[in-house]
Amino acid sequence: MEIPSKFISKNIEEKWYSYWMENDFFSSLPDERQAYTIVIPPPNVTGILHMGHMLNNGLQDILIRRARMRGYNACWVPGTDHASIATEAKVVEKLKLEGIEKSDLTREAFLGHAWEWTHEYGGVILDQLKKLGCSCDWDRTKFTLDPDMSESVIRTFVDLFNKGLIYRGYRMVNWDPEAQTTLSDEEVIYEEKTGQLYHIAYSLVGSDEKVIIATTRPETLLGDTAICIHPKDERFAHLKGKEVVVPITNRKIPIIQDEYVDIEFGTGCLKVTPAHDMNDKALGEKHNLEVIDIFNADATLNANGLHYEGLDRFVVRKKIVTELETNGDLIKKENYNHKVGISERTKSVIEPRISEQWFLKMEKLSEPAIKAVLESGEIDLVPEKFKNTYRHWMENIRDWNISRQLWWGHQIPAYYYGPAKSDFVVAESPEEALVFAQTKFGNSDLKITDLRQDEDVLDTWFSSWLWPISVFNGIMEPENPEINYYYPTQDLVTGPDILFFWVARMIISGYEFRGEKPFSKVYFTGLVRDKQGRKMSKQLGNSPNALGLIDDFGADAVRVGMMLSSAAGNDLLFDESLCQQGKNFSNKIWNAYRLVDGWKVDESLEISALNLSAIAWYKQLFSITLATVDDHFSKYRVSDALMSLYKLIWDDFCSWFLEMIKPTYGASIDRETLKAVKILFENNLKVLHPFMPFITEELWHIIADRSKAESIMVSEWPKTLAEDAKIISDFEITKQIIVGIRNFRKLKNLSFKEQLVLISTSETAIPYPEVISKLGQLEKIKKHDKIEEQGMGSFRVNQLEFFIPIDTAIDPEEERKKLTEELKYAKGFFQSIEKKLSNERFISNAPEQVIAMERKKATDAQEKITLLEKSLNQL
RNA sequence: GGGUGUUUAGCUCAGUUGGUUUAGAGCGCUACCUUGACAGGGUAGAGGUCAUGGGUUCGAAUCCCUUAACACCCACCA
Repeated sequence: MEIPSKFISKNIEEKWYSYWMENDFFSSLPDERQAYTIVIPPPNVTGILHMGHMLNNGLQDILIRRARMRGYNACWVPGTDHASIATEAKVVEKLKLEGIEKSDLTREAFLGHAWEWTHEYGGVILDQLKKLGCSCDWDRTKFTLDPDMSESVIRTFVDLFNKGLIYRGYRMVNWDPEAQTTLSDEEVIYEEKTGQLYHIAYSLVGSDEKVIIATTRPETLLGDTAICIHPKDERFAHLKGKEVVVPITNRKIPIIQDEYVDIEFGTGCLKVTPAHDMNDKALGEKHNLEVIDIFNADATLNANGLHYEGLDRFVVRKKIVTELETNGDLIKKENYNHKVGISERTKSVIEPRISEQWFLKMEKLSEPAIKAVLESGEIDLVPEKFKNTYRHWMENIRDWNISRQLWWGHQIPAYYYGPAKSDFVVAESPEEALVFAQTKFGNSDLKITDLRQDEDVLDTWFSSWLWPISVFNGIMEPENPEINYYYPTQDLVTGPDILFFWVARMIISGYEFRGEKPFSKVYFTGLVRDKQGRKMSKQLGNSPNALGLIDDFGADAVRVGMMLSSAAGNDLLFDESLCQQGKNFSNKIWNAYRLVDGWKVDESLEISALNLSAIAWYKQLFSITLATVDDHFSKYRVSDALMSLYKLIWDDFCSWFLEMIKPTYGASIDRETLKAVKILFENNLKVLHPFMPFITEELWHIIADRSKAESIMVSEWPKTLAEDAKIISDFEITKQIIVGIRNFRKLKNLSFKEQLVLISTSETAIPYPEVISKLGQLEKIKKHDKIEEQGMGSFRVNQLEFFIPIDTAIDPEEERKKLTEELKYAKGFFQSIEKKLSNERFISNAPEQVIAMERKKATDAQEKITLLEKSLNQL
């Protein structure tokens, strides 16, 4: 068969992927083997594949394929996330293009559009993962809005509510007065603006004294309910417990103390407006202050705005400043730069506004999750540095706001009866709610239509925090065989940006609902950045088209490219040249096979000593590398693992091993060598398979006639051998002979191959210990008497004499310079060790091994010095 | 502003609890070699007072403190 000289991956990717699917290699069911399970971080259902996904899922595929080959029952559960905010925004945008406003639609009609959109684009990303070669168990594909997944979410909500952990509370939201909607933090842009800082006087009750505060938003004084000072601020110590009068309103408000106040800033006195400032609200809760909301939904003032009622906030600001000036309460104005939140969409200034939300109490729930990561070590975070971040967040955890004012998602299972927000029941279904409501409200005539379900949906993370449990239906049927077999899962691979949103909460839910951790290790990948270190983003347009890369370089090459420079937790500066390197590697492997494939066997040939030693050497080296790779994997140093294999195959296998046993042109190879080479080649393919699934599968089937069931992905993982250091060191000497000859004499007339032939013509042959480390460096190659006139020289190794050309013999002056340099260096080194060894404190404090090592270094150095001196004298 | 990190060769990064490292890899670069697997090849080489200044130690890239630059998370401020 003719094999093309370039490896083209396109042709084989689809072929092998469908072959794997047909043969069900990805599927997993519980059996007697040990399970190795990963649940995918579910991508947004309408998302498309980007670099982050490739890095993330590429890693997971490497882990899962490796586990599969090593005999585990490997199960990788795929799926997608409904992503409330993102998806709803996309659907709203799409409808807008069609001239439809969300506000014109009923909830049902809108959800109809959303599902339509989901069915059209949902799962596109999963198909893209297949292009990358991901070996997920596709039969298990889940979507967070699937009926069974939703059931789990609702049951969880009801359960937590019944445990008294869910409550209704107030929260500041970003309110866009123009669109009249709440905005997520992501939709708010902060702009630096020059505003004015107004100093306003409040009169102290029962005194002529004035208390001066500074504010950028004087209109909010209408909603003031306290003045706050720092407890240690001596300037204001006498104000403690007194009251002030708010200008214009003439309301009396208390003076409270809190360390939150920055003594240095402004006047050191802070006015507290709990209804219109995030921090003030927190203060208000702490000190039980009244909340006075002064705005309407469109940011005009309401009845609390007194004579300003109905006017816009910015108009009021001006008028109020004038009024204060008139009254003499405005002490001074100064320019002040600060950041103002602007709505991304309408560009209007956002207004912090209080709204009623659902909350989950987190403090108790998070206790086992803190222990698992920080104390017992049940769960490892890789790299460890994220433990600090985790601790910081967990120990200051706030209650989780789980409601969202959206339609796309799991609707909150609270059912109201009557107008009062406090009259509700929580139930898993409307039917159940009816029964509860009939009891609670003592009215057996209630009908389902009398109940109104809460309009809000649950935070997306409130479904994904159950993911490792719910994909195995562990909430609804806690004792089913699947959950018992697959849970807890092993590794989780995700980005550090969702450590809190997702990872921490999964750990919490794992302990709460299963009494057990959800996974043993969390591997955090870095962010993918471009060459200039910028975050990949749509706005910058610097994100390469992921699928385009696969088309250009091949899936294997892209996987290798991504892995080559992605140490755990560190950001990855992505450059297409990395993919080119991956492609080159594919091609190198391909051409190595072409070489082996072209060899003809001569049955009469016996295996040579050189080949025997080369084979023994590569077996050893492979085994050692395999152990190194295992070690790297155990520490999740995936890029190091790949680099070890890259070097093993490129440098050791191709550049040394194959060159060494390669027959000269036209000659043939013995059968035994060829057989050994093929086995070694196959072992290379196996260990590479997790990284490069397609090319390895292709060659696996070309190298030998194999049936459909004999995929490399289910082949037996190579074993390590007992270590034999001598084989390696002997061979290193052989290599040194070759390198020595080449460096020492520039062998113009001998090719690499011919040099090898030269050496291998000897029967006893390689390796030749002792001699050699010195050969390359120190011993001169002597001109041979008899053939000097032919320009040849020779050197002896053991009993053998090698002849080589000497036409480019080394210039003695050059050599003298070089040796002198080396001698100087060696002497310096020797002195430094001597100094160390004569240091008493070193001798008494350093471990024995270290001292022994240093002694050995000293004797080695001494020996070297002697040799160098001798050589110099001989010159 | 608070927190957490980062700073090592031209570039991207290792350096595993201070001691076989007078600092390593890959890519790039330079020189030479290669025209029967691969020019996307081979061999060799050059390149770093380990950000800064101090300290601890027999010994520091590694531990402590100072300063500077950058990154991320949190709060975004009267």
